[in-house]
Amino acid sequence: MAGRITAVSIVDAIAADLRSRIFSGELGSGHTLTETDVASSYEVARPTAKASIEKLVAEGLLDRGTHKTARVVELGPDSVRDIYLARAYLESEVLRRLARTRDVPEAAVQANRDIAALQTGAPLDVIEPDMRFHTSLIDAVGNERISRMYRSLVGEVRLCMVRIQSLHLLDTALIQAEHQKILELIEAGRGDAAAELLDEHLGRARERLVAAMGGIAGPEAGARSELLPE
Amino acid sequence: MAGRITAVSIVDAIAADLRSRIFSGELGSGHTLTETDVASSYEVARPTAKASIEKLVAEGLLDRGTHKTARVVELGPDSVRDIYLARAYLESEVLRRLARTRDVPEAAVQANRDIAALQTGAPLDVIEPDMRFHTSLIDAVGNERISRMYRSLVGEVRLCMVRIQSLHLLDTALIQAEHQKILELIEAGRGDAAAELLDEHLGRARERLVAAMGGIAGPEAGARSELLPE
DNA sequence: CGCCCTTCGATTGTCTAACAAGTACACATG
DNA sequence: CATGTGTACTTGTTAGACAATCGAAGGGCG
Repeated sequence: MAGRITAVSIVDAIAADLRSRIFSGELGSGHTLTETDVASSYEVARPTAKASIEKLVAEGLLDRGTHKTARVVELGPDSVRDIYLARAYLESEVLRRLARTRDVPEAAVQANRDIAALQTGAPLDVIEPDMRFHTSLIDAVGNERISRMYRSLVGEVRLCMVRIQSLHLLDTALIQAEHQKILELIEAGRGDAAAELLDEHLGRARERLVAAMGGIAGPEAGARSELLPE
Repeated sequence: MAGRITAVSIVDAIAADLRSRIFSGELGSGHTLTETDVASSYEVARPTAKASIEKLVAEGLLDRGTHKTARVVELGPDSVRDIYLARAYLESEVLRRLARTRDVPEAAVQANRDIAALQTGAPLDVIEPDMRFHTSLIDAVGNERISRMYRSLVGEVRLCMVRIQSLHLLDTALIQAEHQKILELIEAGRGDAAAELLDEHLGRARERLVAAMGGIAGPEAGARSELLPE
């Protein structure tokens, strides 16, 4: 298998590019995306741009009402709590299940090694391997629905992350150590303990996000900063 | 609030109609839906029909690859296990949470009353209040993400149901009694017991579905019956 | 006679152009 | 100041068209 080729449609390609631009922070919360703008900037027809936008709306990354311009969703503290609670629901059950068969997924081990390796560099770099750690745990149970649901949450989590410029809030070493401990608990068959530690792990991250969002910027900060360049 | 007015777009209206036709069994598993067919039968333009189809694909009710006609998804025993496991993950955590505050949602009580009331009539009639019972429990925690995820599962559950013509497999009285017991356990604050009973409740339903699907018809039965009218 | 290749119909992906309908904001009016 | 009007911008929907692709039918060849 020599690097599986994938012919993505134009709609998918544009959606993917917009998504990565949202995750990179280039398109911040509240940023508006009109169909014509997207169409002209990618040099495609408006229906194509429209379809891309609707794809991201379905993913929960964009928000829009009928006859209104789409905009990058603005997540408030309440949304963060919802998202992290949903994560905890899914992931703690997954940990219990993995512990029952003492199945430590290799991909998760590798992801955590990657986190340990990058202790220098930009703080944003920890996001990708961190997400990969958690998703590989989820994927390990081989339940397509659960993986799909978790992935939609991951998208929103990343949206939270870019809202917080000051990502030095995240203690890379602590994250890595807790991941390691979770893996060890799975291997020891102690599912309940693993789930409990995960709850702490996610709970701490959530509270830091909420505190940072509440203290530094309200949910409408993105829209406000959008007014300046005009 | 006098009956909130909602102006649905044509795309949404068609998607809703197709969805109900799928749930009613009129469009069985494997049934093909070409864009032109949908467009002409609803007398709309093809792009409109296309958008409706893509909406249902995103919901997981239809399945299609690039350049291939959409068809109603065919769920095998493995999918049923995945779906019911995912349901159990979400719902058991929700029960624990509701029990913590001893919060018995009125909507769930009403739904179970409705089940008790219809002990006569067609076996399909139990599906709607049964689903309503479970979704009102989920909605009671007020977490938009979890509600959204559960709703996508409910769609697939209903898809399972219509595959099983012989719904007399379902014992209405038993369902109603177990629901009642779950509500009582929530009120008593015994979350773990409620979650355990729910696991049994869902597990039994799942095993009956799997047995019925495996014994009566394989995953490709829908496609086979599709050949006959030709 | 069976298999491979070509061809063709059907279907989807995408585009252009256009009109209808709705929203938002500025403006004028009372 | 509140209200209504109007205009510009944006989206919803349609029509028709062409290219690309898939699936199957048919013909040529071993």
